[in-house]
Amino acid sequence: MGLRPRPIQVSKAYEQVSAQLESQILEGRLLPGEQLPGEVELAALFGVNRSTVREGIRRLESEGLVRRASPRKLVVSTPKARELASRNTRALRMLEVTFDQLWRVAVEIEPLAAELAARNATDADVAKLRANQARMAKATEARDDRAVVRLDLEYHSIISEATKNPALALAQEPIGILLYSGLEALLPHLPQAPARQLEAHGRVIDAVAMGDPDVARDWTLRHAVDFRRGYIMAGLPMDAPIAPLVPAAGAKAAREITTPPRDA
Amino acid sequence: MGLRPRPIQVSKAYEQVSAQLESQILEGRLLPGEQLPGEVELAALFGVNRSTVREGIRRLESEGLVRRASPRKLVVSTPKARELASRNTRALRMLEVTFDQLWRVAVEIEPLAAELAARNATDADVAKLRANQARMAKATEARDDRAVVRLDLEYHSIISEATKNPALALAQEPIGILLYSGLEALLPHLPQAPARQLEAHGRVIDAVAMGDPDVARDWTLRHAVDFRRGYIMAGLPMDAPIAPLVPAAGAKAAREITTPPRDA
DNA sequence: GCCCTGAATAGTGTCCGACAAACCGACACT
DNA sequence: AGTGTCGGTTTGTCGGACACTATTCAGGGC
Repeated sequence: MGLRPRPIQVSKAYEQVSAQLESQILEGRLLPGEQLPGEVELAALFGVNRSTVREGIRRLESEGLVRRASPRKLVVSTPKARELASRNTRALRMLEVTFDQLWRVAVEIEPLAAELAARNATDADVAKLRANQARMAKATEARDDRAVVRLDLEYHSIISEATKNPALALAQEPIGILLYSGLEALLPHLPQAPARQLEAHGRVIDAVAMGDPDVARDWTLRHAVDFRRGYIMAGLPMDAPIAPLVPAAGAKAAREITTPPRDA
Repeated sequence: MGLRPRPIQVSKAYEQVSAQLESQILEGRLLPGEQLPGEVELAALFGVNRSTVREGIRRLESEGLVRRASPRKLVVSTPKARELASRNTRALRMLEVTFDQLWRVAVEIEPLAAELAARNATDADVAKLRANQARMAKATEARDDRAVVRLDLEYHSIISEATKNPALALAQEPIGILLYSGLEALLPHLPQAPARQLEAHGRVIDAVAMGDPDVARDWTLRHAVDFRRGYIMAGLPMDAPIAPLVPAAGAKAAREITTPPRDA
């Protein structure tokens, strides 16, 4: 029959608290930086118990809409890029995204990021890139794979920031992080990869420093294509989740919560 | 002196609760769908009070790592794309992203989305697109601007879903939502816009239906360029925040919390 | 007069105990 | 089988309590 029942939803008090505060923020009645009343006062204002207010606050905190400026100052805040990126990264991991899926997006968006970085980077950004490059050179020489991966992620993050484009950063960071984490699996198979990477980064950095969007874009594209080729050559699977939820087989089947509590 | 004190962080109990549960989930010891113990049991396991557990759970809920399958069943869950998108959209709004910033990303990523949709769309996706197109035609004829905007957003969302690429969807949706919300400001100035949009959508949909990635990409690119041109012609500002936090001037200066509480 | 220090204050983090409402499963009834 | 009833269980919310610490402020030292 044509009956299409919308699931009825009881709204808990703590949801209403966070929803109301959220809408006040979104409507600009509470501006970033502004301090909120204490928990007791909020509880009084909303006419609910302090515990309830606290539960509501937890949600807003976790969404980055409010944060503690100091242990006793709760202020409205704009979500921080870093935290957004890490949440999105986590989500993509859980969605079991594949190398191929990530790469297809990265191959379009990373060159764009490089281009915009070349247009908008500040001297400070360039300095950060050069510093990263120097450390990368050392890590490459020392064959320190862990460091190479870490510095590569940092490199992408600096580029991202240098674009001065939050929309791009938001789109790119999670993808970059996840994709180039796959580098770790790659390096043992391709000893020459870090050297190639070092050169590509160097070219992009120079282009960014000189404000040449085309070169920055071009070398980033090459780098991305090269990365994919390496991945294939190493015989790694393109269609398997990059970071499987169930860490292959053999892992200890301890599935319950084993946690020793606080004072461990 | 070279002393660089990292800010020491006291970890509150509720943070530890959510952090531990989160890591259990990320490590795959708790799999999506799996049910968590009740609050009292969790409290006992962690050795903390139930209130504390509840605060921890609120954070996980808000991050989409757990959800209530029914009012009494708390299950592990993978973050839902829709919720991620809306959170990211909100973040971009608060970061006061401009039309130009959004557009530069959209002009690269939307064509990619169309291409991937053409490669991967199912019959069901195509059917949804056609249904959307039909309603869009009606709304255009009726000059119902609100409906046009709503259906345009829906169109982009369907395309996004049709790519079968969560990484792309995550990157694209917030940008699309915010950018094409700007359509609302545009329409009054450009009466012919919906008709042009209708054609572009139609071409893309046909290409998706026929599995022609190049045509899909091409028409989406045109559509994006056209959109920007319209925005310029309408004299709208490219470098102003798309959705300002402070809604221009003149808005009521009621900045405190006015909220009548629960039983309003 | 200004800065430092210590007491007073206020606010958060955590716990305890309690209770109504609802949900869920089991059981009885038709 | 389907429906009604019932009771145990769990959540949502409340009130109160207490330790700890940021913050404030007043008073004393320079």
